[in-house]
Amino acid sequence: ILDTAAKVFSESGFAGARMDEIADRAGVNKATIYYHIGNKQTLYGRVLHEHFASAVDRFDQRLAEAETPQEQLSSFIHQIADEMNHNPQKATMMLREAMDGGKNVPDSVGRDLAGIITRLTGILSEGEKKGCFIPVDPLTVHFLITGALAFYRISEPVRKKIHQALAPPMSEYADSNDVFTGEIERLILRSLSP
Amino acid sequence: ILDTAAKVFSESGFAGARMDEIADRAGVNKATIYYHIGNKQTLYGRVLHEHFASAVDRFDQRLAEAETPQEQLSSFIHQIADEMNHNPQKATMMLREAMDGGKNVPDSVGRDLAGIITRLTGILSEGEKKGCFIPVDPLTVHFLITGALAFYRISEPVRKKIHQALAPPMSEYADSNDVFTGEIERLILRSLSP
Amino acid sequence: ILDTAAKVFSESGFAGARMDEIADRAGVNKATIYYHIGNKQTLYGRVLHEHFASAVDRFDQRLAEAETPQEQLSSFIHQIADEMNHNPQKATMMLREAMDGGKNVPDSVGRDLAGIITRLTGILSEGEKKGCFIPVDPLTVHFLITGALAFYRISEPVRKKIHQALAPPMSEYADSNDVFTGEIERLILRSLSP
Amino acid sequence: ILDTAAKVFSESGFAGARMDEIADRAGVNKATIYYHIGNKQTLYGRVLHEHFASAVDRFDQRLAEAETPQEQLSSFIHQIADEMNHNPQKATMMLREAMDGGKNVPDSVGRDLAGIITRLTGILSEGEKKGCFIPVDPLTVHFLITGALAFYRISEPVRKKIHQALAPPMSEYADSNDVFTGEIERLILRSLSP
DNA sequence: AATGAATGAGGTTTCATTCAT
DNA sequence: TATGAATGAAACCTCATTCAT
Repeated sequence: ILDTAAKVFSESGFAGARMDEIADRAGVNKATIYYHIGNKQTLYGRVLHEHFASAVDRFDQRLAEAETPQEQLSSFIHQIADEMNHNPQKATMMLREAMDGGKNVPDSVGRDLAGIITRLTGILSEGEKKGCFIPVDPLTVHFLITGALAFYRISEPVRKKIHQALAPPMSEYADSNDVFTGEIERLILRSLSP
Repeated sequence: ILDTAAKVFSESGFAGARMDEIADRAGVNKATIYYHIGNKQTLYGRVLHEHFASAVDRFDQRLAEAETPQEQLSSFIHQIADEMNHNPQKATMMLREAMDGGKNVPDSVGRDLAGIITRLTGILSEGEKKGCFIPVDPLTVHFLITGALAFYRISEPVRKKIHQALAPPMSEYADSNDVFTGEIERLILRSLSP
Repeated sequence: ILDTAAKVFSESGFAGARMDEIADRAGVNKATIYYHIGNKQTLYGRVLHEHFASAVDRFDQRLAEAETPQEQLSSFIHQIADEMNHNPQKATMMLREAMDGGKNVPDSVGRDLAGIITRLTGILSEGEKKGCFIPVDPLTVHFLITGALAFYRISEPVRKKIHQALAPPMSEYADSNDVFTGEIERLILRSLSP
Repeated sequence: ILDTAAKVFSESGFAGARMDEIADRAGVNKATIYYHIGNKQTLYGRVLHEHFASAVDRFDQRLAEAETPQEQLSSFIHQIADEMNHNPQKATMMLREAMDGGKNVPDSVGRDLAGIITRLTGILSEGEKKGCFIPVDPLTVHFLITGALAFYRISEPVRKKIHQALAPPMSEYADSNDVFTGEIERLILRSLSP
């Protein structure tokens, strides 16, 4: 029931989304949403929370399976990628929120994000200690990874337009999320190796 | 006169921007905008065009000054970063457009983008031929660079929030666009070196 | 609820009518009209339909009471006149629609009109067969009757102006819809009698 | 230069006509119209005057050629028909004005109309004196003639729609202004003959 | 005399929200 | 709990008119 709202918000942004459309596509009366949720702003907050809260839990589970810092970083990258591929709206909403300066981000979501970055910091500092990685700013790395993945994810339609405008030999390159994630992983690891 | 529109659009997105505000902040009567431009959609298209058309010109000039593929790639990265730092709205509008699937992107802007990617392709293939770079998909590299830079640019307010939520030692890392650009440059070059 | 719209439209025409006025005079909020109807164009269509659909029903009832073709034709004329006298907006709307080329006439209304003309055709052809009427084009007769009645109906204010501009002896003629309808009936019947 | 205004006004009515369209179609700048004419209301008055003033002059010329009251009445009918066929906007504007209650009709135009009716009154009273016509109210006859002709003229598009909705045998009747005028003439003369 | 540009008032339409049931 | 209907505020857009040149 919040799923529809998530879809509409990610498609049209906060201002562009219409309560009418959310109600229609959800098969519910508009007044019902107001009865249960409150108002548009609150609905948006709920949707954001729903999306980010669960992600952190899944994180630690998979991170525990990796051993070396390299494996852990790989796991980190793939998890973020999976999260976005599994639920494409996530990328959109993240970027939108970032653009709006996080105006609508509830504190809980802020804490979740901080938690994720703390994990990454742990991985990088341990890798540095073990001599696997060169010293870097974790925030930089995080935004490099997240930004690239999210942007790649949402830019699919535009990329297709570009491909069509390019000469033929260009278009034979593989173009899928998996391949891109692999590339990012490879490039990040190479860039961090001493 | 289009500058104001660019600001408002990048601040609030297409749906969120109000013609009244654009008119007020531009010190013009609303009807004047309609007299000269036509409607909101067209105004948006104009703003986009204005921003992207001029960028390509500046590109080739600076690219000619670089000699080795590594230098050229560095120049490429710094130019994109400069473009975004010089005019912060550019990052926002790029991301917004990407999210909307390029619905409002005029063909001209599409051609501009294709032109930029063609440049990058040239740099990478020459670098590969000379043995400076490993083989990569140019589109991947382009979205890696652009996505990371744009996302970093727009996420400044959110990053501040995160920094405040992190433990003290974290926050001593430098946090400026220049440093980030340098990092991106370093990482990208390292990742591509054989 | 559509009555108010009918009044305003017939007073001011489609372009001249303001949704604000319709809402105010109907004692409803403007948005309520949009909620129920959709937009101005649709509202206009609805009003037209409402007016013409009911007329055809009343037609056949009274037509059945007449026996000779002359009586039937009289009945026909008086019914059209009654329709217009009973609801003065009908004349206005008919003429307006005719002037606009029937752009906004829904198909249903077109069928209603065709039905009425079919009735007239039946009357005339039977009268011709029985030797009561000379042969004529039914459409011609229809537009003669309808045009004269409608035009007379709507031209009341102008006629008053003219009367005042005429010499006294002129103005003693009776000037009422009933008298005019009787005249039209007399003239039409005389003109068709062999 | 006023011709364009006449066309636009007759197409869209007073409220529906836009000064922009008049200026564009006339190939003149909008401000030029205001410089020469004044405002929309005045422009409308000018157009009406232009149309009706000249008509009266032509009237008396042709009326002098007819001798018997029947011939004179025929001439009268044909002149009104010619006027409308020659300049189709005339019918539209007449009807529109009638509908608006002559709000915008300048006094001069009112006098012209009165003049025309005086002529008709003369014809009818002389015919009555000579035993050619039965006694009738001239205003009634005038509105019968004018209304029928004008309505027939403007209803052409609607008639076509009706024809298509009717059964085939219906559609073989002649449908032209000349034929209709002839019919009106015949019917009116028959209706007035003792 | 003529015009591109500007504008205030007002038009239609949309939309988040509330109300009555 | 759920909903059709209602609404005020504001959004986009238009248009007769004026201004500066």
